[in-house]
Order: sequence, then C-alpha cells, then structure tokens
Amino acid sequence: MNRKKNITFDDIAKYTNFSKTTISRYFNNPDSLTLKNQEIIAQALVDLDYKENKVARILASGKTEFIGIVIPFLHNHYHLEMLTQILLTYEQFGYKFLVFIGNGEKETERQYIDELLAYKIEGLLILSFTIPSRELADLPIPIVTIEREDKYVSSVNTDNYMGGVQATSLLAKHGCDILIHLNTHTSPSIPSYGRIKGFLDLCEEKHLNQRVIYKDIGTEYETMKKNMGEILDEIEAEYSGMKKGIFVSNDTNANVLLNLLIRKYGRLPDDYYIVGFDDSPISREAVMSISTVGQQIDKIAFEAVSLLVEQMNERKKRRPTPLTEPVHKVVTPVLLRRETTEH
Amino acid sequence: MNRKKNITFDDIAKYTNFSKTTISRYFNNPDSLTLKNQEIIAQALVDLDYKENKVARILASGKTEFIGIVIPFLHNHYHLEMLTQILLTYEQFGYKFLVFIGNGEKETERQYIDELLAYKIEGLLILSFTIPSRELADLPIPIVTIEREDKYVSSVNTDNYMGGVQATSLLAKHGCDILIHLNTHTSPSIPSYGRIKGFLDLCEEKHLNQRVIYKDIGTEYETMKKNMGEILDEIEAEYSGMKKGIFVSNDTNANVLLNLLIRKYGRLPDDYYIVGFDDSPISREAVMSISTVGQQIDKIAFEAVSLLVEQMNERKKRRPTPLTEPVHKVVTPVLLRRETTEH
DNA sequence: TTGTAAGCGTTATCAG
DNA sequence: CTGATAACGCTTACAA
Repeated sequence: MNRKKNITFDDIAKYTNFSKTTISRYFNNPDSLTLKNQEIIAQALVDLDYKENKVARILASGKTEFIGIVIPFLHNHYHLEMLTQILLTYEQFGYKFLVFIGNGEKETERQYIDELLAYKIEGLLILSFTIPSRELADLPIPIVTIEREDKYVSSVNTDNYMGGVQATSLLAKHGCDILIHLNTHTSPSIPSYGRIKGFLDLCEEKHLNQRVIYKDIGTEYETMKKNMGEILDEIEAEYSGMKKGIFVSNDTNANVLLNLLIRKYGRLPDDYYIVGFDDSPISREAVMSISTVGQQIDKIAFEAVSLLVEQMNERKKRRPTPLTEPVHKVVTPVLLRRETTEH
Repeated sequence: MNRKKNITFDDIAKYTNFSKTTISRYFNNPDSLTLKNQEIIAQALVDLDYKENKVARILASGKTEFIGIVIPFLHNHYHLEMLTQILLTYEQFGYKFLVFIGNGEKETERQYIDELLAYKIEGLLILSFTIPSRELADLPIPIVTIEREDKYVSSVNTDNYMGGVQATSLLAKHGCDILIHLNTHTSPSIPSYGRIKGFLDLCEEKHLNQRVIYKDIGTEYETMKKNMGEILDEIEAEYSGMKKGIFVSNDTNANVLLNLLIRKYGRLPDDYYIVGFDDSPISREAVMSISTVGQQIDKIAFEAVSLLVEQMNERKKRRPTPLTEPVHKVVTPVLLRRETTEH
C-alpha cells in the first residue's frame, strides 16, 4: 500500500464537486445517479487514474469475498488438480482464495485456520484430514470439506461406493475367476472406504470369488515397487492358472503393478485384468493405458464452492436460516475402459 | 465478518482500563509494557475471546502481507508443484498468497492483476506467459517471474543451458553415434531455449554428430503418441544400426517415446539412450525409470519469494533504493541417471 | 511505560 | 437523486 498519494473517493469528490457518498454510489448503485453525473465521475476516474482499494471496502462493508482453503501437503495429482479446479471457480462466483498447505499437524493447521479467520474469510474449504469434523463444525463460518471425514460438516465427495461397484463389475464382466482388491486399511468414516465396500458388496451379490489385500504400499517409488512385488508374487503363487481381476485403490499403485508385469512378461499376460481409480495422468501415460474410475474433479470443485457460497449467502440475509444438518453431496464417477481390461 | 459484536481493542481497553494504544502495543511491541500489564491483557484476551482482525490492521498500517500469483492453466506437474512450493514458503516468510489461474488471454489476466492490486498485494509472482515483461515492469509493485520471458523484470529460472549441456554430455559419454534433440520451436527470449542452445553448443564443442527435430507433439496423449510415432519411424529409418542418444525436451514426451519402443520391442533396445527433462513423476513411474534433468522446484520457489520479499522490504525503508536493473537468478539443475541411459 | 487523537479509504445511516 | 456524518478496527505520531 503506497503511503504516498493514492487517489481516494475524497479526491474524486473534490475534483467533481460531489460528495464521497455519491462516488461510492457510482460504484455500488450507479443507477441512482443521473446518466450525466455518471459520466462526469467516470471521466474523473480516468483523469485521476483512480485505483480501487478493496481493503477499505472490506473494513467498511464486512464483505471480503475471500474463501480459505486448507489442503494437505501431498504431491498427488488429485489434490493439485482439485486446487486448480477450485481456483478456477473464481470465474463463476468471484470469490478469491487464500490457500494454506497443511502439514498434518493439528496445532499448525489450527493456526492456519485462525489466520484465515483473521483475514475475515467468509467460508472455508477443507481438504486436509488432520482436524476432525467435530472441531471444524464449531468454527463461526460455513465449512465444506472434500473427500475426507465429514460427519459434522457439509461435504462434497465422489461416490466412492459406486466407483467400487463399477470397477468390480467391469472385472466381473470379463469373467475373472478371482477378484482381488488392493487397498490400505481404511476407516469407514472416510469416503474412500466406499471403494472397499462397493467391491465387497458386489462380489457378495454376484457370488464372486474375492479377496481383499490390505497393505500400505508406501509413497517412494522404489518402496512401492518392492511391496507390490511381494503382493504380486503371492498372487502368482496363489492364483496361478486363474483369470485374475485386480482392482487397485489408485492409479499410481495400479501402474506399479502393471510395470512389474510388463517387465516380467514383456507384455500384460492374458489372465490379468487391472482397474485403477482416479483417472490420474499416469493411467493414460502408462505403457498400456490403465482402466480406471474417473473422479470428476471439476464437478466436485464446483459443487463444493457452490455449496459453500449458498451457505455464505444465507448468512447475509436479514433472517438467516442456517443449515440444521450438514449436507453431503456426492458426485458420480465415470468408468473408463482402457487397455488393461480390454486386451 | 460478523456484523454483530466482534470484540475489538476498544472492548479490551475498557475491560482492562488501558487505552486502545496499549492494547495495540501488546500485539506489536509487547516489551514496551510491564510484564504484569502484559499478563492482564493476555487474560482479558482470553476472557473476552478476542479474535484479531487483520483487515483493520492492513487498512491502518498499509501492510497486507499478501503476495499475488498468476499461474497459467496447465495441468503439468511442473507448475502445480511450483505453486505448492511457493505456498509452502509461508512458513519462512509469513506472506499469504492470493492465487489466480490465467487463461492465456491478456485482457483477463490484466483484470486479475488489477484485482490483486486492489487487494493491496505487496508483490507479484508471475508464472503465466501471457503478458510481456515490458508491461509487467510498469506495475507499481515488485515483480518476480518464474520460467518465462523476463527481459524487463526480475526472475528466477532453472539454468536451462546447463541442463541441456548435462543431458547431452550424458548421452555423449555413452558414445552415441548420433545425438538427437526433440523439441518445439522456442523463442530465444524464453528460458527453456537454453536447453536447445546447451545441446547445440556441446555438440559443436565435442564435434558430435547431431540433429534437432522441431515438432509440436501436442498435449492429448493419443496425439502425442501418433506424432512421436512418426518421429520414431523417421529415426529408425535414418539412423538404423547406429547408437542413438535422444534428449527429449520434457519427461512426458520422453515417456511417450519410451512406451513406443517398449511396445515395439518388449524392452528398450540397446542402441537407444534417452534423457528427459524436469524430473516429473512420470520419469520415475515409467516402465523403465527415465534419466532426466531435475529442476529444483523447491529452490526456485524459495529464491523467487525471497527475491520478491527483498524488494518489498526495500520499499518499506525511509529511503528506498529500488533496483535499477532487473535481477535474474538461476538455479542449477541436477542430472539424474536412470535406467534409460544406464541399461 | 502509557495515553490522546488523528488517520487509513471505504460503506451505512439518516436527512433533505 | 444527493450529502453530512458516523462507523469499520486498527496503527501511529505526538504527548505526557
């Protein structure tokens, strides 16, 4: 903020012989001025090279048009793409975003939220998993979470259950003898648990031979390769000769499995069918394109901001009717058949 | 901003029988109060559940602690990772970021910058390529650009030239008979032009047989595959029997080439050596890990914010000595030898 | 070490 | 349709 000489409403008022109030009206309710006076002021704006100061406006009006975001520090495609899509909603809603990257520590993330609150954000989007929704619900502004535990707050998530069903059905259709799901142990309170449940329910319904392998594969590529290698060895030993349908919890891991197979056999053996989850870039860029369940990240981002803005607007009414119950929206995923199942 | 009743310095002042000023001092210069009085105020803060209001502070002090970012709308790993690393510098510098995603249109991006200016950002980080640096230089706040045309403004970039030299040397060391560089036509005013120049200069210096193939591969995976396929056909025809060292302008494209070869031969033929650029995730996740030139994104982000903050601080001095010439910092890339050259 | 009072640049309220 | 004047909540000389 240049301490020197910023042109203010006062300057414009003097220059045009109107009052500050009239200048303010020119911006907020121009129709209340005569056309002629509007023109006079418009000209003065140009003559004086006026630049607006939103900080002053916020202080006076109480409307920041800021939304806070707390996103976990993950290098995965999903969160980064989600952030991008959220930022892009500026075009539709006009809200500006103040972004903090969480580090997984409760105390730090609480501090971030306090800082956001100090900037008078009007709503908060939480993607980070650190702070339980019970605590978030007590914040004095509307909250919407994305793809995390959301019992006490509103949220937008992928329909993970349907995604699990879709992936499993695809493998079932190919007549696999054994359906295997690879995942980590996941709490039922987390949306992605639906992937496991979808898998299990469909297998039960269709009386399919199934197995869930719970194992944390790790995040370093070399570690992932090693852990996945062990899983693969076990699968090869256990289900040799059978047609194997493997639903992997995400594309990154599915790709590790695929690479292992390709390097072992030079190509994907006929008795392997693989489906991933996320439609992340790797699913397209892999040696063979990986069938996957695509999350509609743009839709989720839009719905989340939309839901948030609705609640923010509700608060601005004279007689606000705040939500009594958290709203949980769900976005349908899209099954993408690619080479790892259509070979 | 809750219109109702926010606790303000006035309330605290009344509660403690101090003046507003003293309360302000408690926050900005606590040592100027007696320990006892500090405690009294601290207690009052708790009793009244005071929440700070940075908007008011900004208006009064002129310091927003905001940095604006305009980043292009690209789904590539590089920009998203850079954004993440920039946001993470909050820990060190305390500046908050207001992020806009450019759409490549000058008029829109100018509007974004105006909006940022209206929020009284203290500095601006530009990653988008749309607006020429000539125009950026006229903005009334410090600017730093990252990896784009930067003639008239300060910038931080990867040392692309050295990267080109490193990649080329690696291929040369393996005794390749022909060195091929795949790239698009690039203006010398853009940092990444250095990759081409580095390649050419080294080849000339070492009297190496070289060839640059300029071709826009596209962004859709299928298109890329098709275009790269044509290039590969030509290479196979032209340089059959020769040991080929191929330096591809980025990892995404290098991976396309690698996949094509693997699918054709079941493995990477012995007479192919491939180096990419960026150290993007795909270079590790590919069927064979891809040798590449790693950009130190965290360092670049840090240097950029650091350079910006320096200039911002300079302005706050009583007698500021603004930069007379733009500063161009350069971050050394790191050569990563992986399977595509060490087979 | 503490207080007084004048801003910072808008918007809101109440008149006219 | 237009204008005074008081907020908004904090910082910053200048005093004491």
